[in-house]
Amino acid sequence: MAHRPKLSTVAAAAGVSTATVSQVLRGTGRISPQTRDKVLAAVQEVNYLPDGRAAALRSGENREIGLVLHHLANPFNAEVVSGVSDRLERADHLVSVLDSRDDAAREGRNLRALIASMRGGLIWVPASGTDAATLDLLVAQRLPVVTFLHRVAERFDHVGLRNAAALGRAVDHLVELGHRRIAYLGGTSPRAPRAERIAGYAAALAAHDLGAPLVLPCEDSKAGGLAAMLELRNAHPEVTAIVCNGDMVALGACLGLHRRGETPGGEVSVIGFDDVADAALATPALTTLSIAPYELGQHLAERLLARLADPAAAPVHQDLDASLVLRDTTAPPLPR
Amino acid sequence: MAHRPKLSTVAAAAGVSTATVSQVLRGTGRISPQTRDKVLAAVQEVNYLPDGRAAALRSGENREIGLVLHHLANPFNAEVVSGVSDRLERADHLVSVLDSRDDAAREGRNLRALIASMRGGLIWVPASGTDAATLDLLVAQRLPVVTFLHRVAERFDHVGLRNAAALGRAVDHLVELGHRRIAYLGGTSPRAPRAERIAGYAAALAAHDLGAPLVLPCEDSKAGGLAAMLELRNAHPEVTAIVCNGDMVALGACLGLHRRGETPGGEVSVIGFDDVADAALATPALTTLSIAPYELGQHLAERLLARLADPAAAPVHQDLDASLVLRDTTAPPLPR
DNA sequence: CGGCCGAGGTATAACGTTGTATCACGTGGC
DNA sequence: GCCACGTGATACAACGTTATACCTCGGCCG
Repeated sequence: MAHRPKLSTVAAAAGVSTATVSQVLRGTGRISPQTRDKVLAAVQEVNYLPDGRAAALRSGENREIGLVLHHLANPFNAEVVSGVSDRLERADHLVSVLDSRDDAAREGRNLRALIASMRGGLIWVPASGTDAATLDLLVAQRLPVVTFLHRVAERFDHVGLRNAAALGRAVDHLVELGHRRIAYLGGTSPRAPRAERIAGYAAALAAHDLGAPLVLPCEDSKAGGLAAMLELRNAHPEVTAIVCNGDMVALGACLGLHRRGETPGGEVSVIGFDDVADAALATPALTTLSIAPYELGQHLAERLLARLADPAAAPVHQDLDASLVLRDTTAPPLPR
Repeated sequence: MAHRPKLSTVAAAAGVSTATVSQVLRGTGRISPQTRDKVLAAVQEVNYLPDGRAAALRSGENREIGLVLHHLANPFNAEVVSGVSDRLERADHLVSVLDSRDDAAREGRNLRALIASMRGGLIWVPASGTDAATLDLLVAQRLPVVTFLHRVAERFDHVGLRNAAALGRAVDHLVELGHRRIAYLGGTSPRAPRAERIAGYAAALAAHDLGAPLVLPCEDSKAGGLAAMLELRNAHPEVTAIVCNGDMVALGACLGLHRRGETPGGEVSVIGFDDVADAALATPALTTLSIAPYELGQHLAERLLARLADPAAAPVHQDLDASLVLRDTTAPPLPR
């Protein structure tokens, strides 16, 4: 055999028509037990597996879900992916993951390719510079879409976070501990979530009458957090507490303190955002705004399933709370 | 418009036949500049995007590549994914990632779904218990496959590591520093790479006449490494150095030492495997067996592209070296 | 002026599957 | 002995593309 086995290969092997084979495989129609066995044996024999494209083309069904996010290397995202996959695989869908690396051009290519292969739906963490043409395309193709974190269009389902409120909680906690100079660390993207977090941070500062906000942008990674912390200690030694754009930045900031011979929760208190698995494991364990990534992934999956079940329903927009988890990187400022 | 725009929609809008639209889009055949412009305008107008399934079905072409690995949450894998994607996207392929979570059943489902959607090829890090039926299927479907790390069949292209030699280098280094009791930490899977590493470790011990190997299996994660290190310090306090099954385990082991008030490179020297980005960032920075994950990913992609270019060529098997990168978690044992 | 040729476009048959309509064939009732 | 009927299997048309063969028409050469 030189080629991929197809329906007709099986049909020939079993001595029946292709229609019969199809019925057996799909469990539809009326087939006698003996032909049924004959067909199944033939399927095994030639190692047949249906061509999903042809099947999908004919039947209009589609059980493939695309998951496009902006940074796979971040463990928070990896945990979200797990949640999404587990839930959707239970519903007999296949999830394939694409990483846009927060690059709008790459994201555009990915989305186009995804639509071209006609997925059944899309869970999407939009990158910073997503362009209107891509959005138009998604709308025109009538693809069920759930966006996460960054809302790009009213007509897509969306799950977001109450970023400003979360940051308020973080700042409040630091103020209660006695901190007066509190900086914000991390992020470079102009995306909405970061802006909301910074706004929440600034509003909380204002509420406590703590002066002007101090924002140090940096790459959302440990390396970025590390570098930013070193700079902060040099340029703004009066700062005794920071809130970070994500746990990776916060953990990196902690590394920066260690490298200077200082300790998180000592010279500088640190609060993260996300609650990745490493946050609880670090020494000292990281105080952070927790959003349970695995459960969140499952939640996103449920949203998409609901949309698939009723494509005509009105778009659902939802915002989740992040709760402050107190661990060991926050403490009263050192006396001086 | 109630439906997804298709070729005939565009054709109607442009006042030409579907064949002409197809030719314009594909750049084949002879078309006058004016009809060409007319068609392109119509494509924009209706937001048309071709149905890749139908196109692939008809043309037999396929530009989708599946990437199946066993643990996406490990940053090493995430970096490999980046390398693979970048290279394949440059060659105009779409890469979609599936995570088997080292579960043979899930892996089997993923692979079947992948074949069903008729990818153009597969890069695969096989899970522990991959079954023969799945292998038969892959072979019968004549899918170009490159396996990584764990070789499961002679007839697939394969890229592996010289695990035993690498472990030999690690043990040699520790012995030179003066260590006599060296343990192996991590891994639970019966997969070949781990067995080779343990064999290399045991052989090196024997070569230096250091007595029986001491292997502590644990989950390949920071949490696993942490727990294993705590156990090691209790049960085998005479051990002064460990080699780990991966950087996550090694970094977890370092956390375990910190938690006991001890330091890596002090009470216990630690060597990792992989050289993830965090290894260089940790304090102290992790000595590890490095395999440059991003470049490795690109290499895997090249292998697959070569296979796609010449499906008939004999299978290529290749093993790469891991080099020992000396950082701060290895030092002579403390005097006692 | 007829035939030839090339440029520009179209009709049509696939690709591998599924769903519907249809058909062959006993079997049982009257 | 004939018709109605249910059972089991098949023929055939679609799904949205692409590739090939074909058609038409004007211009140009012999």
